[in-house]
Amino acid sequence: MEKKIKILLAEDDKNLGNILKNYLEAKGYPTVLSEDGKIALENFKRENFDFCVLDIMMPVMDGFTLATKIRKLDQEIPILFLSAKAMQEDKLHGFEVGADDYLTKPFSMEELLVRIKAILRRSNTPGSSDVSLFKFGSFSFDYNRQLLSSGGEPQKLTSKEAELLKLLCENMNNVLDRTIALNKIWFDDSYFNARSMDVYITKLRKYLKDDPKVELINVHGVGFKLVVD
Amino acid sequence: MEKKIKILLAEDDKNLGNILKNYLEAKGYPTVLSEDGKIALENFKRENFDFCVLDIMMPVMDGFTLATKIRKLDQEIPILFLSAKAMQEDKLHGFEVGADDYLTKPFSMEELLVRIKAILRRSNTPGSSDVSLFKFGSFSFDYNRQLLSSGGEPQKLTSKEAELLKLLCENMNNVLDRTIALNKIWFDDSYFNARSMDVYITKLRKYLKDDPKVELINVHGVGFKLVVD
DNA sequence: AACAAGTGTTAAAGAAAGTTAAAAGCTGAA
DNA sequence: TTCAGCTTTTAACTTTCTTTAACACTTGTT
Repeated sequence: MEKKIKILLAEDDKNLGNILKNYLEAKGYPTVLSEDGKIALENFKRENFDFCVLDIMMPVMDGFTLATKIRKLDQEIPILFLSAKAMQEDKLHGFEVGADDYLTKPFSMEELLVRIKAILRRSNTPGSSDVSLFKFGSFSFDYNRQLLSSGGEPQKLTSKEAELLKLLCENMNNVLDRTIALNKIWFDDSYFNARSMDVYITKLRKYLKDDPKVELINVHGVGFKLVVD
Repeated sequence: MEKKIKILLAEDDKNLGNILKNYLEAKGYPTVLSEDGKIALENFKRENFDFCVLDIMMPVMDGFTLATKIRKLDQEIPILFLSAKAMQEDKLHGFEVGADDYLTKPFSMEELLVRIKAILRRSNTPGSSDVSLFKFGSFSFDYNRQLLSSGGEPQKLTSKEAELLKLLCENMNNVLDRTIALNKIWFDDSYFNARSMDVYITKLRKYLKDDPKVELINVHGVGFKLVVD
């Protein structure tokens, strides 16, 4: 059972864009074509993608800027740059902003496809793929069922509580960035959502207070960290 | 605390091979150079590598064959091909045998490095939580939990206090450069941040004053040193 | 000694986070 | 539709953390 991979394609050349879109869809990857960086970013925020193919030179917002903004919202999603320029500095810059690959035009569609596949193979493999049962300290957290148990009667969690706890678990012993959590769960990091998140942190702390080995600590100005020893 | 990445480099051109080996080692990646595919395979079996950089045209055993054999022994290890041929079929073949990337000569060493890093970033991801417990004098400092204990009731530290104390501990009995600390913790060594840091030094001194064997001394114009005897 | 630059220390102001409760929003059953 | 019961957001107040400011003291230099 494989998950359907959805591709965000940002390419201002309509002709090339449509050829690529058709090719990728024929190969089984639903693709959304965006004609400039700004539209691409809006699409990215609205829908759930699994892969980004970004042209660099685009009107309104260039590919580098776009990639930087996407990386802020999602550190994991693979990014592949397409570029007319083979220039060294551009390539290096591309990797600097978090790219997984950089392909120079002209390229063959087959090559684009195998490179996408090579990256996907690596990003899917680790056990990180939708693990829904987390164990830490004396707790066992079932994300799918939204249940948190620690010996006694399992605690039923609300959706938001479960989402937040899942993100914290995925970043166990590491800081979960505030804005990242807000964008993933609330889709927007505004002041009020941030306050809402704080309320949920308090709720989670109440659930977790039974085990002193587990602690949900704040990193001022950055985010929260679920610590277990 | 990062794991050391060891690279297997297969390249029959001694000149290029040594240049690459030296470059990669200068960048912190111990590299074993093998002059043909057969030797490379033997090296792979004998030692533990984390990354393969393979030339394609080599005597005795070509890079594709080598990669196939390596893949049989290890499905996870990243493989990057180097090739003089930009031929399409070769590239596709490379990815078919399980490559993560395919670089055509001539290439810049910087590009090789960033491509290696991009692949490693994706394969490493699982919980890189650095568990750090420092002990000095009568103190025990748990960075993750932001706790400093010395027998009695543990002192809860704030994020900035913990960051700074961690840097000082990592440079125990050595000078921690002011600007280094500022850049790592405040991301900018301006006058005001420097004053802020001084305030934190005072705070840390208060926490540390219980044990006379521990001292946080200033090195005028340079930085601070956490001294323990 | 005189001066400038660097550091020590304390207090305050400002920003971020903790907490609780009420308001608003949502969902399913009557 | 309306209502009850739940989730989520908003609001208000409290506490904590970080930065800024002020002033005193040190160090090194001329």
